[in-house]
Amino acid sequence: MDAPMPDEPPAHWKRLPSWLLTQTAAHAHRLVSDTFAAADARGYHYRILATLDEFGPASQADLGRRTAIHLSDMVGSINELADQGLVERSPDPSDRRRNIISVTGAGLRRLKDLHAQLVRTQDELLAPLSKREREQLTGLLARLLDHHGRKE
Amino acid sequence: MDAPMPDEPPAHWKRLPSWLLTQTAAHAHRLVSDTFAAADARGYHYRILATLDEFGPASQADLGRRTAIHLSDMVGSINELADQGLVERSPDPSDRRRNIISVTGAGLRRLKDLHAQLVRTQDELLAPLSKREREQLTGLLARLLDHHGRKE
DNA sequence: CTCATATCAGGCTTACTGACATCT
DNA sequence: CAGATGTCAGTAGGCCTGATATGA
Repeated sequence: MDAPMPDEPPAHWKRLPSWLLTQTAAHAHRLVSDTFAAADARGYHYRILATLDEFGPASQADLGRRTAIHLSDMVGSINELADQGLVERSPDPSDRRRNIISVTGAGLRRLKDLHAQLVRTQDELLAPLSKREREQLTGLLARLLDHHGRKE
Repeated sequence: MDAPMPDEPPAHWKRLPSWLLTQTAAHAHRLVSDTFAAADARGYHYRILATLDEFGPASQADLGRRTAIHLSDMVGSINELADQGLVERSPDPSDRRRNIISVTGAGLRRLKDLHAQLVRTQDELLAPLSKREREQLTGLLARLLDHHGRKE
């Protein structure tokens, strides 16, 4: 997929960190979203379900903050999940602006399924790296993310 | 931008390699494309100019293979670059199907400019890492990319 | 005939922007 | 009044599918 030309050295810019990063991420993203697509789900769905499971029912705004999903995208995703009976929307009695979103039993089962496949995908993604190298990589990435996340 | 909630631990899935990778890449992509956008350019433009500079004039099909840009997207990008006088399209006398694309002087100047900014962006991206850690990171990423690139 | 080239028209995705009515 | 919430419409870049016309 990335083969330059028959027996030709790759372009210089293919050694730039930003290129390596975005391309590797593209592969990772493809692996993950293919996995999800096979289960008729998307990344947003998994993030929402997992976050509800971990932190409990929440308003769409809170969910948006925890999942790093835009409020405007939240609406559609919740609709899709609700249509499949994986989450439920109920009004917040203490604040009539809000919907309280909660997972259903079917949602939890779906989450378990998606999670299992996701874990398997991590292994496929990191296949060529040793355990130690995997930790190195995640450590470095986490530091980058942390650095750029703090200042905004 | 990634702040979960006021004083709340991040969700478990935010430690997954695929998440760290795609999010870091998203930051990188934003940094890079902002840089390019400020110069009224896009990633495709840089890739094309740099590849022409490095390997010389080529047909659009060859360019597509070297830059990993789809032929269908090639057309529009070349149009944009040609409109700005950065590249030139001329017919290939030995094969009338082909256009031969070549960089102009203005194109080379633009490339130099974009490249300088791109290098600066790499530094911003990797700011929290030492020189040694940067090499570790790029080494690991390159191995992942290589691994996943070979088998298809 | 098959294959390569160039073009055009469109889809899909994640992220984001802006507008809006509603409620606190 | 400012500010938060939910909704809807639309944008943009990168990647991709398909159909087509032309020429090797």
